[in-house]
Amino acid sequence: MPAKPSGAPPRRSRSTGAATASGGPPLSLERIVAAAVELLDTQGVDGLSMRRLADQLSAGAMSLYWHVGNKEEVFDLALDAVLAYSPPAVEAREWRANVVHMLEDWRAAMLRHPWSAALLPRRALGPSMLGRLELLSQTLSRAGVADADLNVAIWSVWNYVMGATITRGSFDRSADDLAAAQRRLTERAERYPSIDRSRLLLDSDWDGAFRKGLDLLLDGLTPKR
Amino acid sequence: MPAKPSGAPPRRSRSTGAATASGGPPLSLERIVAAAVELLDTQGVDGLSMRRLADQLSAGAMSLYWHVGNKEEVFDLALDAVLAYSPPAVEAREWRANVVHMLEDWRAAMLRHPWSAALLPRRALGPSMLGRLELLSQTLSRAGVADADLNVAIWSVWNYVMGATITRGSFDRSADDLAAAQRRLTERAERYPSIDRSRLLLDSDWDGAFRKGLDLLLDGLTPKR
DNA sequence: CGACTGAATCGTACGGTGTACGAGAACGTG
DNA sequence: CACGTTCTCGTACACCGTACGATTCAGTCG
Repeated sequence: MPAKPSGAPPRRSRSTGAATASGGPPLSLERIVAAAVELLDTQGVDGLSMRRLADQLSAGAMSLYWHVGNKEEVFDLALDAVLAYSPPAVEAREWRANVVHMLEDWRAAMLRHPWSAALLPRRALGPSMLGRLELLSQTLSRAGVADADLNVAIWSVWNYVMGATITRGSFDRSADDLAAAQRRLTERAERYPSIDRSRLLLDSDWDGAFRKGLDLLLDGLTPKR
Repeated sequence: MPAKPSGAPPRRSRSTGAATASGGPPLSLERIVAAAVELLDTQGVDGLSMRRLADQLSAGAMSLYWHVGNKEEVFDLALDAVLAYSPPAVEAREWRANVVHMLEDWRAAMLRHPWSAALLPRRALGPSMLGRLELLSQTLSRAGVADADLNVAIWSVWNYVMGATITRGSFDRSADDLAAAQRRLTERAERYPSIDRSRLLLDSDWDGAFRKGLDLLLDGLTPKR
């Protein structure tokens, strides 16, 4: 009987460079994940089905299950691939620049792949996210945050970025949706006068607000010198 | 031909008190939403299907579609029902108490219904959320935040609460999951030494961290007196 | 060379899903 | 009674994730 690699997939036990009968390159975890990300980017979360994914790879649907345990794992892998982080070659001297760089890179990645923001809350932390957390933890610690305050600091910053990106991502839907939301809002302007007046949903400087709030948090969380 | 109320459902045009043939009470938007919330609470997001929802109401699956356009609308309605907010009868004299009350109520509601935190990022803002935003906007404005800074302030606070609750919600999965995460982490302790040492995933005081970060933001965003 | 083996592919089938369609029941009003 | 409106729901269709087992392929050994 065939043995399925559930816990740790084999990942090309040998470089069997031979093409499959149908002429395409052989299946591999990497190709599957890449195709999944592409499908998610173009079709959204609901657009990813195992059959479509297999089609995109010119493979049978069930072939995927040799490399992957189930669909959830595809999501996990795609999420992790998209959220991978490699710090810049030369680290900045100021700890703050490193933190901000990582957080803005994270935010940018999620905005580049809008499905990721909606998916992240439902999935466990993958290696990419743990790596970012580790970096954040180390940097803040080296910046002088006491151990007792470290967890609070990490989560405060983390939560802020998470919330900012998710909120932001939920607002750059299609222009139609935005226009519809705006129409609904001014229709009920008597019920929501303040947010209608401030054009909260339309004119907000998302990036500026993000930076300002982040600065505020970092100022408050790290020891003053 | 039957006219479907897509935009504005009729909501009991008349109180047709008659019971259906099967003996149960008649269907209504309210009953559907209540049943949906109950199903979501007990079975989770994937546990809600139109057929199951109809079963719970002793109705045929397709009967739901008279009251509701599609399944997404069910999600929207359930979300909005769960996130409704009515401010306390007597408002506090301090603006800050009002803001904190609303935000903590929001957070509590999402933690009471964990599916809501995972759902919110994918759905548009419903009336309940707009109401909360309006309240926040008015209160901050009355607290002295200049119009130019208002949107930044609103979103900063908003994002923070959103992120904190979503993150928190994604971590109170089953004890098994948490233990597994911890095991995976200490297995790779050499790769994540800092977050392993601080027991970041286990010992964090979520509520304390939430309050502290929120205070920091409110301090920074509102004019000092 | 043939026999064997394990890795990898994939066709079929099953139980589930959301919902389009249209037949009918229940009801208020003439 | 008939008629229109409101509401219920059975059937059907396309699609989904995936269990199962047959099949193909690459490589090794005798």
